[in-house]
Amino acid sequence: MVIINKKIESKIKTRNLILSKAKEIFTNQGMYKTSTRDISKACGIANGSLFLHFGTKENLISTVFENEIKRIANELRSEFESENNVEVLLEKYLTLLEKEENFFSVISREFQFFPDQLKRQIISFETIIRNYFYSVIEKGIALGKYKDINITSTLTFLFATINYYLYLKEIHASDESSVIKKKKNEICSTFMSMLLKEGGGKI
Amino acid sequence: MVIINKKIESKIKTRNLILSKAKEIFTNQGMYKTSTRDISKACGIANGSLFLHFGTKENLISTVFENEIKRIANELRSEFESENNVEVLLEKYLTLLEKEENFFSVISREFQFFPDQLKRQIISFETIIRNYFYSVIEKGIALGKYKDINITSTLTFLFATINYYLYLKEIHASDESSVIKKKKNEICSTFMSMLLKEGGGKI
Amino acid sequence: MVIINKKIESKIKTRNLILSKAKEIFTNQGMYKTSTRDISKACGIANGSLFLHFGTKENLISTVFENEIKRIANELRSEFESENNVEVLLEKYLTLLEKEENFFSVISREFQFFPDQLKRQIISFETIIRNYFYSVIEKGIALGKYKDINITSTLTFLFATINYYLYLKEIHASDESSVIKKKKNEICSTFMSMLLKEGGGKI
Amino acid sequence: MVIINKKIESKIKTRNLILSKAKEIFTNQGMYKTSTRDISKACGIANGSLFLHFGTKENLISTVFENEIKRIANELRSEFESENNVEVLLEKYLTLLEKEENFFSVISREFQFFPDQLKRQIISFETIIRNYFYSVIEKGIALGKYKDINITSTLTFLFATINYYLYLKEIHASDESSVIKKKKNEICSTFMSMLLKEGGGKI
DNA sequence: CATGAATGAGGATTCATTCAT
DNA sequence: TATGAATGAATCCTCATTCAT
Repeated sequence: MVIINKKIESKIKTRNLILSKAKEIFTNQGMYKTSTRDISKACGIANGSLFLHFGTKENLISTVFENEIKRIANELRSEFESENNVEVLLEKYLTLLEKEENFFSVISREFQFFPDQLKRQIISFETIIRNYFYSVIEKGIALGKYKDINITSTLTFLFATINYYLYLKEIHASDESSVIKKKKNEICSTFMSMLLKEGGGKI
Repeated sequence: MVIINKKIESKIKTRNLILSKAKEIFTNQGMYKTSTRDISKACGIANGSLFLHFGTKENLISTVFENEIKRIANELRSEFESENNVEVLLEKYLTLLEKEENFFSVISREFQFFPDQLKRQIISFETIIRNYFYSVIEKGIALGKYKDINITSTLTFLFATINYYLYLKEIHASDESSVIKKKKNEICSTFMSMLLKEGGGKI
Repeated sequence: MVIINKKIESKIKTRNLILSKAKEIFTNQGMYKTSTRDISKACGIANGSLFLHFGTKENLISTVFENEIKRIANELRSEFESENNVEVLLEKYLTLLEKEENFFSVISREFQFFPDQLKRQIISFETIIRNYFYSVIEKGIALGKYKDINITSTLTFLFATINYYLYLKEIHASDESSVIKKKKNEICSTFMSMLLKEGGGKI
Repeated sequence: MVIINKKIESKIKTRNLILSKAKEIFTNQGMYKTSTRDISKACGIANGSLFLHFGTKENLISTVFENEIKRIANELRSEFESENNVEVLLEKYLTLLEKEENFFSVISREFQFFPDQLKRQIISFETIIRNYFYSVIEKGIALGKYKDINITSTLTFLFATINYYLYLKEIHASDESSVIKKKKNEICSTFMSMLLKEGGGKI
């Protein structure tokens, strides 16, 4: 049993090493430019070991990104669930993105090349976030706090804009600083102006 | 001299043939999946000729997309210059995108892989369009027609959303139909609601 | 000592499990397409255990096939020894092949890839069978029952033909049925016509 | 035109070089153990060039073997067509096989791994040869020269035996000499004894 | 004795680019 | 100028075998 535990431990260790290095490299240069050898070298393991753990490059990609997304989804659940203020919610979301900006930037740029299941996972993740916003806004409208807008369309504008900046991170934040940090205020204020009744925002 | 002219003529002819076929193929399947051989075959010329005219694949890509963008920029100038109504302008722009949807969809998806100069060109193109919108909106605000919004931010939301749909064309218009056609009304009405004063749109 | 016996017992058990599963898989898909992992998985044991018992894949192959061949050789000894009628002997032999057709078909197809010792073993097996035929035919000739043929050459023709059909099993019995069953009569009658004096067979 | 000719010439030259070296290597060690790199190295060309000419390894194999088979089929046509004596025909056939023994030996051993089309080609080749024998034997039977045997079955015995020796060449002619040469007489005389009426052969 | 994670050489194939003709 | 044959680095993946536990 001790032996088995050591083996399992070792396997998990390597697996996690691969996942972590792969995430690091994918986050830095995207999955498209990354070869399996790049990853195995970075891990200091044989190239074949990678396939022992993940079967195909595609599967490694899926696992790396799905893991990260799940982790982040868990992280935000508790924080988002109880939030009833749209502006705070948005700020929280942007703070999260800022923290994992390179990761989300890669997702944004390489989405099209991902395996289908991963695509669905990512869309599903975004849908969950959108739903938090949806219900808070819905309540706000019911309370007469916000204009009677088409929530879905408005959220599309919001999420599209966030993606836009993530996709173009290199251009909008050519230094290595955070594009989200830079654009946070703009995104927030523009979005809020879509919600708030006139006279509410500016006097 | 006649002979030289013939040679030059022939050279230009071949060059144009390559550009036209390359545009066609890039538009259909993107530049990333297209090999130089695909293009030379479609042109009925030798693979080497392609490099005689354009040096590298990258340069061919740049030339193809720059040409197209210039062409479209010219096309829209006359039509956009005189336009003073934002809604009509937006409709005209979306109609243009619809007409060249596959082309713009490819740009949207493969932007990150483009050579830097081409990136700049594309951004510059978008800037020109934005400027048309900017001045018309500016006038509208001055006339009290529109809210006193941050024009740049509002336009970013608009262009981001358009890009969002172009990038995800396959998902949002899984059949081969136009995604812009499908989302036109939504984009227009949401954007106009950002501009128009309350009570203007709905009573 | 009881413990030691248990260990030995367990070892033999595992060894036999491997042999039995390996035979099954080799018989179905040949040894060439079978990886050691296929076998260890089928056994529910660790991949390394296989090498503990057999050292190399090649040695496993040898052992599996040698065992089978010995088993079959034993099986037929009693039945063949007492047989004095060539036709009955041939029918018995073909019935045996039919029963183990997939196994012999694999031998026929993959003979060239076998380790040398196994090759010798297989040849030796065939030689034993040939010897049964040889002595029966020899007696038949002595009794004037058969033509005074070159027995060895005649037997080569017989065994070559049987191999021919086993090798081409898929072509001559494209369904999953037995090729030997299908060709039994042809083989028998042609072979007997090589032995029997004219007028003996047909009148 | 001169240029084009040189190019075509050069291409054909390389193509033929590949075909010839590939045939040589395949003939010596079989196609299964031969990597594409073995061939390109032997040719002194880049590995990629091989795929320029033949697309896939499988296609190279097919081309090599089909070419050889066609060549041999042509070679024998004139010689076989006019032949009315079975014994001479068989001797001619065996002489041909002897000349190309390694090649036919590889076919015999690796038949099962060949692409389907090549399999059909090989079968078709053998069928052509069988047909020459068939008609000559048929005539011989009609003339009362040969016994009234089942020609097809008899020929199967013959061709099976030839294959048997080719497949087992290494065993039956362990030195590098020709197995066909060694077994020619045996094959001939046994086969003829299947055809000839009693009293015809031995007195 | 058994385990199973790790190894790493090896294989087929692609494609932008070069250069002799 | 045009050709197109040739290049060769790069890529993903397989599998018999080893060895620390």
